[in-house]
Amino acid sequence: MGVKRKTKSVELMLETFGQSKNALTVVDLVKRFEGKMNKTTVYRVLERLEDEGKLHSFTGKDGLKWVAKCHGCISSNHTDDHPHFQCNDCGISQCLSLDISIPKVANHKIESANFLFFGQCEQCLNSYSE
Amino acid sequence: MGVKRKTKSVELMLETFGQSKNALTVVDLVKRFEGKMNKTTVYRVLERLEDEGKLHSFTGKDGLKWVAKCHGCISSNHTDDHPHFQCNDCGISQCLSLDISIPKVANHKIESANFLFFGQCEQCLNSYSE
DNA sequence: GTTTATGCAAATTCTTTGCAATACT
DNA sequence: AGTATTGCAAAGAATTTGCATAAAC
Repeated sequence: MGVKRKTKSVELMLETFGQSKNALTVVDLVKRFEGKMNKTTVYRVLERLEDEGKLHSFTGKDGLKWVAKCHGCISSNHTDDHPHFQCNDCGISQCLSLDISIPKVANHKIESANFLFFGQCEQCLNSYSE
Repeated sequence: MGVKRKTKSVELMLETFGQSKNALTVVDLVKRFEGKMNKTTVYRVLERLEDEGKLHSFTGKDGLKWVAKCHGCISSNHTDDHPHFQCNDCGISQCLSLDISIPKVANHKIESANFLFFGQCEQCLNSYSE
């Protein structure tokens, strides 16, 4: 492969995430771009942007692939170690800026981790008191 | 639904896990039972045994469904909160008997969690020194 | 003009469903 | 005998692949 090119698909994908910490499923992105970008292209653009360290992904409990913009991520390899949160009510996922120490486990060498939290997001919590 | 029955499929499935803490993918179980139990039955037996609290499952980073025997699990709903480990070398997954405290996150209500650790298991670590 | 990126269709993989046949009690 | 359980085939959902066409440089 040679030099990466600036394309409409790539720019559109990045614009979609903006400065948000919220994650989106690949499936949702495919729907969102219907007519503008082919399904296959969505997958390929995401792969590229992950390689470039601009987006990162994680697997939800549902087995779906979620993607979010990299803000504090040092590298695309670092993404496992910052926790993600998924709202049980509205389903949105987001990155948590939270440091979790990796524990020592006897007879195991732990190199990386994947933390996923479930509960209610700010918006859903607030909606109860209305 | 009425009373659960004791069947060969159910017993075979439980025997397969024995007293091991290791987890198996559903895909692997389907292969393992080829000729003895239909793919559909594997899925249904697993669902039943999870409902009964005898097995529990979690989603791996690969998006695959992993299943393990419940030892310390209080209930099938409790399973999210005990961590799992996956070996980067041999690929085996297992349950970790480890308590991880759930952190407080501002403006979020966290109800449950999913912890997945990656690294090298005992067996693979030992094989290096041979 | 050359090479990277995209679109489309088809293939793959994991999982679920419907329904008739089987087996447990 | 009655109903839970199973097998089989087919449908579904998410993702990948191959190849011809289009777009960036």
